Amino acid sequence: MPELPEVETCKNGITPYLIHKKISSVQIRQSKLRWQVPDNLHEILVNQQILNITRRAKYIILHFHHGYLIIHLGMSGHLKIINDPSIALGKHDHVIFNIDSDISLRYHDPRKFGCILWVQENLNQYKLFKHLGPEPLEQHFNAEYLYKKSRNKNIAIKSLIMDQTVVVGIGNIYANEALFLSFIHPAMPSKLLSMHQCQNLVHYCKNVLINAIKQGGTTLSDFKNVLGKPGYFKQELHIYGKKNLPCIRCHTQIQHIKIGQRSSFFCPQCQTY
DNA sequence: CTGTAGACCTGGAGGC
DNA sequence: TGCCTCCAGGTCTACA
Repeated sequence: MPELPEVETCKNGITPYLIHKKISSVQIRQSKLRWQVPDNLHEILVNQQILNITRRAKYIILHFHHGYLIIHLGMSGHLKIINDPSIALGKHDHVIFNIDSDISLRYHDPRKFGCILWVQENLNQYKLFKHLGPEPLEQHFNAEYLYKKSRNKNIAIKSLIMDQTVVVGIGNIYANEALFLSFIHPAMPSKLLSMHQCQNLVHYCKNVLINAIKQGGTTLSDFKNVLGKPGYFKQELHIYGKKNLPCIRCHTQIQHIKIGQRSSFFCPQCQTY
């Protein structure tokens, strides 16, 4: 489920139930995620208060006075707030954070590509964070920046905007969508982008993410959705997954190719270079 | 440094 | 039903 909008929505969904609360216990049922979950997590977190909950790139960060709990959802992870302890644990509910007698947070991740890590150093210096690019919705991600970053780069523009050292949070679906809306071919060598195309692309990257966050936010305002599976937010997709369907703009058949081993969809009429 | 392929892991969909 | 193959929202690591 997780590109930036889903992670943001997830963070916003869990925050009201966790903020300022103390962890009463931690149960690790499966510690082999992308990296080993620290086996002393219970000792680290028991009786500790969650001071804040933030997001950086696709990481959710729980702030404690003595460090940070870093959660990444990988490809298939999600977080559930459970308000009824009698709800049976699922096969892939790997780590359980109990808040008090009736509220707990469950980390669920069938493919185990995510991670749960404990970090005590300055987050900006942390190995996984220090090379991250700017947040896409912040001012620092703008046309001039993208233009500069794309000079002398032969890699496909789609791969460039998915490169988390260039800009964070843009995953495969939204990269496809933003390029379609910008009339840019996903395989176009980055260095060929004009300033005008950079302006369009930055605009639509932000646009697509903002709209998705809005829709996710709507979904999550319903308590049931925080409890149940967040599912995939019904973003109106124009191009992703639409192989062989007509382009909504010109009715040309949408093509499907692999770029950097990732599924890429484009309209051969509208998106050129 | 740049760019690419492989690796991690499970489940669902579709073909036979 | 069952088995096989392919595919999936991410990103680190190894290698040319």
